[in-house]
Amino acid sequence: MVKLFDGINPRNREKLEKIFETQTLHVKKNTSILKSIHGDNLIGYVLNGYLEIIKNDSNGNKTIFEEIYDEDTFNTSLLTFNRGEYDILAKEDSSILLIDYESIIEEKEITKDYYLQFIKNLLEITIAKGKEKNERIEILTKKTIRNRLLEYFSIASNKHGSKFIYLPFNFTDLADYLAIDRCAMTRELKNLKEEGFIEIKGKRITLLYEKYSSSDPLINI
Amino acid sequence: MVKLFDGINPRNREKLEKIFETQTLHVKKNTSILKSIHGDNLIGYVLNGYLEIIKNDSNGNKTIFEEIYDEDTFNTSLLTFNRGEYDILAKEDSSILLIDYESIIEEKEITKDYYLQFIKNLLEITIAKGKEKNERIEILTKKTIRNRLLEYFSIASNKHGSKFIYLPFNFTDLADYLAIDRCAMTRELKNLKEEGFIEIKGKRITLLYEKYSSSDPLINI
DNA sequence: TTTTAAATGTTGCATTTGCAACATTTTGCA
DNA sequence: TGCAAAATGTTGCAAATGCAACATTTAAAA
Repeated sequence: MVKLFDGINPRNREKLEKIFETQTLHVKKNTSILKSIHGDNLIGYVLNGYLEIIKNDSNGNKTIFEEIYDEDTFNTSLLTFNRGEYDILAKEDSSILLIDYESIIEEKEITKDYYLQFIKNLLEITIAKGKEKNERIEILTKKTIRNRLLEYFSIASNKHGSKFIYLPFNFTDLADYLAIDRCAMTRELKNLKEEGFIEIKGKRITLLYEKYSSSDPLINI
Repeated sequence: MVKLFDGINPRNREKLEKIFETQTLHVKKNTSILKSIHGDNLIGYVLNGYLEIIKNDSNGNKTIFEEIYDEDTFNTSLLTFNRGEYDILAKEDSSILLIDYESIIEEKEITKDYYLQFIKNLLEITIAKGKEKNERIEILTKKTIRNRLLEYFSIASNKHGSKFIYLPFNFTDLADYLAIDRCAMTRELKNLKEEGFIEIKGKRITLLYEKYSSSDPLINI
């Protein structure tokens, strides 16, 4: 995926960081960065570390909204912070560059190509995030646990063109991502195993069926 | 919401349309525009009319992915077209300007301010769409019909700062949007009415409770 | 290493929900 | 205006699923 400063040399990157309103945060593992954030419309760029944007609703359900690794970008305006249910947690010691979004957009002076490049990068990243969101919506509109799992497998499998899927998180978090009860998910995974649809070894899932929906031939690697 | 050509005068808009690879489509009500689209990475701009991006999955469930009105913008790359489940339907006679996305991004020559403005507009629009997707994800991660409805009401109510909600679509489509069975939804709406939570008159829903989640005081208008 | 916490596995059960199969009402169109 | 189609309302029932309450395994931290 495109990175925020792709195609911009260090000197120009420095210039941009001076033009924009920025702030650099250093946070310890397992702490929230919310209290250090001022303003609700910030672009965050993870210099190093690993963040999770999670949501705890009033029913006690946790959902992982985004996972943000090294050099990845997030946008706090996408969250409805005022609802008080979101949190951004550092899962490792992390450094984060925060840029005020308005100061990016309202800049009129410079028509330098590196500024244009920056805006284009931000656009590319935002589109890519939109695709991920669409994928999750595709999954969540499925009504049964089985169909959510199969849709998830299908998308993951198509991405890498392989019948092997390596889960990017543990099963507890997978259940959160699919918005289903973890125990019920385990039950259904067992069914899928027993019916010969899948094989599970740790975080590697092997798809044993040829295709899931009508249109998706699985490539056999 | 920002429009694609906001802040760009007609002369410069024309210049842009010449620089980019564009195509103008005219489609009749209730026809698909997919067959007229060539390329899978297009920015669509509705000159006039009204479109719906829908998805029919293999289980026969329909989902409305996006509603695109006059002067609104959509991005075909956000859809996984190869899965053959998506369609873009004109719900009215419509005219659509299609712009090849690559031809937008790869343009290097012009550093004109109207080009920058265009990219910024596209960024703003993409971010706004991302917010809408997040809202839907928030709703779809709720596990019960009741909680999905209440979350939907809460978001709609907060948007306008009012306890009155005017549904932007009919109840059948609302059920699709919430990814629940229409009959079950009707049943639950009846329950909510009988328990005194809401009042329904046509497409206007009145919230009779003060707040839904812990953090959201409803403004009383 | 030991201890503590987190993740995973399992199962019974009450509840919710999707589904089917209708009746009724509203809307759009010829 | 009248007719067909779409939208809405209703209900019984089987199936799916969330939940609680555990045991067991694995991972992290002290």
